[in-house]
Amino acid sequence: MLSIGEFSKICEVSTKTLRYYAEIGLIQADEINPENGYRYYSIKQLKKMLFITRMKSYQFSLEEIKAILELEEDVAEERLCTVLHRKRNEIQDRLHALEYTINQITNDISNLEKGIPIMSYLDQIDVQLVEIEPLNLLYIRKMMSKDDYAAGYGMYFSSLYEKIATEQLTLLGAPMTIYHSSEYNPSGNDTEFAIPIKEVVKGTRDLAGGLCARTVFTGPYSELTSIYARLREWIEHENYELVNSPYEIYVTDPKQSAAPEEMVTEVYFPVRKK
Amino acid sequence: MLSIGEFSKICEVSTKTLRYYAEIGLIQADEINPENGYRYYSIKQLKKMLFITRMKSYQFSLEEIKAILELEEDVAEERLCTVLHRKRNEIQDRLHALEYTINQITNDISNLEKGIPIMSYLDQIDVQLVEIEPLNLLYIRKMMSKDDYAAGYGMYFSSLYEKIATEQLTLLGAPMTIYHSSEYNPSGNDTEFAIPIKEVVKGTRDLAGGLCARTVFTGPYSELTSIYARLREWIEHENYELVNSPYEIYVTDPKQSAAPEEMVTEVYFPVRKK
DNA sequence: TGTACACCTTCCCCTTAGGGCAAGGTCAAC
DNA sequence: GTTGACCTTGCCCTAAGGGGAAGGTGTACA
Repeated sequence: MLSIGEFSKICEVSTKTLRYYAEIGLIQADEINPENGYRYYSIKQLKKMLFITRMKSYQFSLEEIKAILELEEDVAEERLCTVLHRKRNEIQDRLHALEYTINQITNDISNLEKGIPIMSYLDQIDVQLVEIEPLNLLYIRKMMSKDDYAAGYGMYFSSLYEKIATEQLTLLGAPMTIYHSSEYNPSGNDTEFAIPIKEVVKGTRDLAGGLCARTVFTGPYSELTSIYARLREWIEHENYELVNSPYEIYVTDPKQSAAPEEMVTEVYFPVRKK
Repeated sequence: MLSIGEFSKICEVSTKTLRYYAEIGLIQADEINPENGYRYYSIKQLKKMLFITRMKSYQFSLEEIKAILELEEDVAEERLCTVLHRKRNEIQDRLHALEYTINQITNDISNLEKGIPIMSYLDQIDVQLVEIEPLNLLYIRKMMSKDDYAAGYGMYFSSLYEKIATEQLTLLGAPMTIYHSSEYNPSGNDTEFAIPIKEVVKGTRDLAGGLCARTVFTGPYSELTSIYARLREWIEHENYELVNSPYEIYVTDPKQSAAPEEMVTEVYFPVRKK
């Protein structure tokens, strides 16, 4: 039997951590002296402890690890395989996100070295007032959380295109997204995916035309936040007010996935003079 | 002037976050109604807020962002450039670490699919009892925290090799590390970097020979923890006890950086029968 | 003018994975 | 017997807010 200190040396884990793991029921000392509360670990627990640290290095939370450890023998291996696959995909996604961040930083650095202040692009965003014709839209409306967007865009537009194809409808324009949630809410936003078509059928609706403040933006979707901010700023400053939900038109087909820096998106805010 | 709700929509940041940022002094409302405490933001604060979210997406902590924002105008751009460079390197490191993790997971998955249990490699680690000759070591002894290791190994061995070269000493073996801290301590461990040479000069010492439990391991350094655990387990089980600090010999030159899976390391635990 | 409802305020507790420290009990070696 | 290393529990702290309560306020509509 090993004292907590000895066991902690062997595992290269602090005694604090061992006590914490006992507290949350991840791994218990093999034996506890009932008189003084001293914990004693057996060398057989080493393998379990090493497994825990390995899973931790794979970015599993302690709760997830606990769930894995509590599985019945016969399903454990299969389940482990599943969660490892899933975790690998998760890490892969994080990796791509980090790569993208690095590109953005590099871009900012090169701007700074050219003497261009980092946020100056905001002043360069051009806003126009345009008169829009009414449209007939085939649509799907959903609550979307921030995390759903990447997957959602593909899915919902696909199903709209499928309907257009199977029902032989006439496409009239690029796909668009309409944001109905007036307040930003990280847990979910009322979002409409739509494609303008000619025929009035079940699942279509009118989009009113009229005056809009518009910006045409070339760049990755992740920078659209600034465009929205700039448009709202412009509206405020020019003394207009929003009269309907803003929307985006994806001029560059997101399916044909050009480089993100070349994506063209139009952002519309239906407005009227105050 | 915009209410906190309006401003939060424009920035796509929750009101909770805005209040928190005010609390930590990152960005204050432009005006506060003294009667009811209502916050009012001006549209001019938008740029600052967008800058904050951009820095946050670059993984700066709010404290770091605050420090950047508090800089004097004339040094701000230069300083920003510096911290962006540093942050880019940090992210780069994290990226490499994640890539490595993905490789490890992939490896575990392929083992599992072959029906090899994930921790079974532990049982395969072979321990031998060997008799070691005393050595004469040129050494540097330092407290090393976990994070220092990567950088430290290169630095200290380099300076040892430099000394051997400039003083024309005779190399007798591969570089080694001796771990004097008996307890694992995440904040720092008493570590000795050493190279066996022939001459007894200033900066050398004896390493006692004698009985050792030894394991020869082929694979990345990150898996050495298991080797240490296995050795301690073996010692316990075979009824030996540790009589001196354990050490590692890097048989494959870490400088020649072979693939991590091919690195050969010998781990020694000086022991005697209990 | 009343009222309903959206919006605002502060306050308190909760999250992860432990670290730091204090007060007090225990073990083993000398 | 003493000393110093080791063990115990208990409390507070972290970063960046989220959730919700209790209570005050603003405004649109009947």
